[in-house]
Amino acid sequence: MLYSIIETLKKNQLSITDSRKKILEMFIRSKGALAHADIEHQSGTEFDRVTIYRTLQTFVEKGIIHTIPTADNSVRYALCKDECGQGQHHDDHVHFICDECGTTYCLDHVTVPSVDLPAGFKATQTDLVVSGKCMRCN
Amino acid sequence: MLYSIIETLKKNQLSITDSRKKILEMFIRSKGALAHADIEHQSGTEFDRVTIYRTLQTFVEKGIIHTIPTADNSVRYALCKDECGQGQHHDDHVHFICDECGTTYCLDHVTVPSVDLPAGFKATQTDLVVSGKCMRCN
DNA sequence: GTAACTGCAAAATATTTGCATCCTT
DNA sequence: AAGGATGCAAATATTTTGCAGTTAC
Repeated sequence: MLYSIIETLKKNQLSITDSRKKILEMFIRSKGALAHADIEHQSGTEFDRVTIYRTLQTFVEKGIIHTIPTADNSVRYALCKDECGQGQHHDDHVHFICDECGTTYCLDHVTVPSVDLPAGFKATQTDLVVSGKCMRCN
Repeated sequence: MLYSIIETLKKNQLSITDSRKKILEMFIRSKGALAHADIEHQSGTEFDRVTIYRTLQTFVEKGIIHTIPTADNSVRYALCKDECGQGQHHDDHVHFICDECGTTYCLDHVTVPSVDLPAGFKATQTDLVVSGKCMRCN
C-alpha cells in the first residue's frame, strides 16, 4: 500500500512529501470521492489549506485523480484509473451521489453507454452522474 | 415570447419583476446554458449580483431552470423541460460542453441510456455530461 | 396596504498568488 | 547545492445574509 503510493508519486515525477503521501493515501483508503473540506478535516491541522489546493491541482494535472461533475457543483475528486496519465483522462465511468448522505461512489463496474451525438460534435470525455439513494441509505 | 415568459412566472406564483423577466428571457433566447457571470455581463449593470443569485435560486426551486453538472465544476444553469415543477426535476437529457469555446449545449434529442446500478442503489436523476469539441469548433 | 422583491453594505466562504523558508533529491 | 514544495499572509473571487427602501398585486 505504502509502496504503491510512493510508486505512484515517483511514476509521475513528483517528489515524495508528507502531504502528497497522506492525501494520496486518503484517496486510496476512501471508497468514494473526496472534497477539499473532507481532506482538510480528516487531516486535522496537519496541512495548510493552500497545500491541499495545490496538491489536488497537481494530482489532477498528473492524472492521478480527477474531478467529478456534480449536480450541486461542489468540487469533488476521485482516484483515476491506471490508464490515466498527464493530460489524458479516461474516466468514463459512472458516479453515484447519494442525496441522503452525500457520499459519492465511483461505480467502476457500470459502463457508460455510448451516446449518439449530433453531427459535428466530437466527444473526448463522457461523465454519467447518477443521483439518488445509496445502498446504505435505502 | 413575452407572453410565455410572463405565463411561466405566473404559473409558478412569482411576481413579475424586471429582473425575472429579463433573466428568464436570456435563458429562452440562449441555446445553451448560462453561468452567473454570463448573466451579469449580458445584463450590464442592470441588476445587482445578489439579485441574480436570488433569481437563479428561485428559478431552480420552482423548477424553471436546473443546474448542470460540469467537469470543471463551474456553475451553469439551463431551462428545464415543461415537466419539471417545484422540487421535481426531470432533466434526464444530455449536456455537451465544448472544451474549446466553453459553450454548453442541452442535447434534448439525445436520450440518456438507462444504467444498471448495483443492488440497493436507487436513481432519482441521471445526468450525462459529454465534453469535447462542438459543431462550431470542429 | 401588504407582502414580496431589490439594492446596498457587509459578512462569510472559497480560491489564488507572492514570497520567504524548508525539504527532497 | 538547487529546485521544488510548503506555510503564512494577503489579495481575489464567490456566495450568503441583514436590512431599509421600492415595487407588484
